[in-house]
Amino acid sequence: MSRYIQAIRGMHDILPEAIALWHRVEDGARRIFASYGYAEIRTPILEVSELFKRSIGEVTDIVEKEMYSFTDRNGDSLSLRPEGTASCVRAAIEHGLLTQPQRLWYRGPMFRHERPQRGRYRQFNQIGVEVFGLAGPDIDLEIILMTARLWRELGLSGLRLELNSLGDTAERQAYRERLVAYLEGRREQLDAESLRRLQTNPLRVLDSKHPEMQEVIAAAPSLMDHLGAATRNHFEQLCHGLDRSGIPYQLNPRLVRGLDYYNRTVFEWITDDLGAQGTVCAGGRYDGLVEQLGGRATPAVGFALGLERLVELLSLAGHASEPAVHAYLIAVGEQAQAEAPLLAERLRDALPGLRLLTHCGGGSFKSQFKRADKSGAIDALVLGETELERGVIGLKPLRDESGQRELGFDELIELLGRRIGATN
RNA sequence: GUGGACGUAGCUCAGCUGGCAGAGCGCAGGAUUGUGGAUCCUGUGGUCGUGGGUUCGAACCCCAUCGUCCACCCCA
Repeated sequence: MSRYIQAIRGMHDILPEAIALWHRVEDGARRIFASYGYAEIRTPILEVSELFKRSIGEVTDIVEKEMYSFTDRNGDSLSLRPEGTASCVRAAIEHGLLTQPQRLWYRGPMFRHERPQRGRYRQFNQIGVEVFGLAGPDIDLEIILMTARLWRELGLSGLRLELNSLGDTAERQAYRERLVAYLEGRREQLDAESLRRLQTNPLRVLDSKHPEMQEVIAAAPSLMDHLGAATRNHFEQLCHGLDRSGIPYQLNPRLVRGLDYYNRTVFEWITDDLGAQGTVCAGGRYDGLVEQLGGRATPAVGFALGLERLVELLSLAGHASEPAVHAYLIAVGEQAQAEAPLLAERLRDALPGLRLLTHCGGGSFKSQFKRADKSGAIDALVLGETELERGVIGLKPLRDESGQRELGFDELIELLGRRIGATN
């Protein structure tokens, strides 16, 4: 136990030096979702536990052992949300949003009590999209194209798209029975983990990484062979659309999402650069969920992306960010220090895009210039006795050797405006 | 929840067989009393994660505990 109080295990501070990358992802997503006409929705991070049990599934790991649940003062069981879809569906039903198609997105922290490791945290941030009331492959294609556009916007190139269809509820159920029968017949070949999955979520046996399981898995009946004509057609149309859009993808018949509510189309964007937690974005259809939660039957698709993972990818790629500060105002002498805040306000009035840091705390020219340099500012603005007497402001470029100038206020505005324009 | 590695200065780390707690970077000041960065000088830095045990003596060995990382599992 440390002497100091520390952040809770698996929950991390995001420090100022990392924030620029977060903004890049968040702003990029916001801009792109807007360009497809998606509207933001914000829901509470706390819900009644029942909501997650009924949507994610009683016997999933998330609900069984990963939820932060507690009893509140009224005796109700509440849980910090482990994912965003359930809340969105709840809100859509509650506010009668389902009378027409809805394209929604959200962002925020999610909570799962797992053992932390790279790319996996107990509090983590997701941005997600949920679309209600559209049943066709066209909307599946739209949201995948939207994610692909986001990667392009962010400059991420190493992601691969994997795709599968789980069938509709009945097809999935039928296949599940076939698969269980097959696996039961080979019990002695299954490892302990797969035996457990056989009980809880048989489809996930197909997902096993165990080397000795691969042969059993390869010989298992294929989900694709159990799809009905309608489902197959839906999936083929989606693939066709992706082909025409030039988005490369891989069919992965073993791609099975862990949450119970998925059906038909499922997809994942995966990277090899983050170790074991390589899924950066995942989603699919959940046509039965709205009805299951008491709304009228409504088809739905969505996905969620993991912000921590994307930010780490960007940080590995070493993307440079624009300067946090354009200019640093230095003031030496009593009179100049009194004048500086007023000058700074006038500058901000004149140049709304200007990021200007004003030196506080006094000190010599030398120490103030040191601060100016460390702030990362492009220019130092200098106000001393000499400048006051002459009615000018000094501008000294800190990142090039073009030399210090003395400028009147209007000249300064003009020059600064040009200089910050070049960096934005 | 399971397994493994690791916790020493703000950061990255060294510290031999148990014998004075170290380096680089950073930070502060100076060389330069109106000018940052490069260089040089000086200074600041520590409950060796925490608690217990063994020992004349523990950063080092033992036990426990907390944390971090990696993998399993799970998943974004």
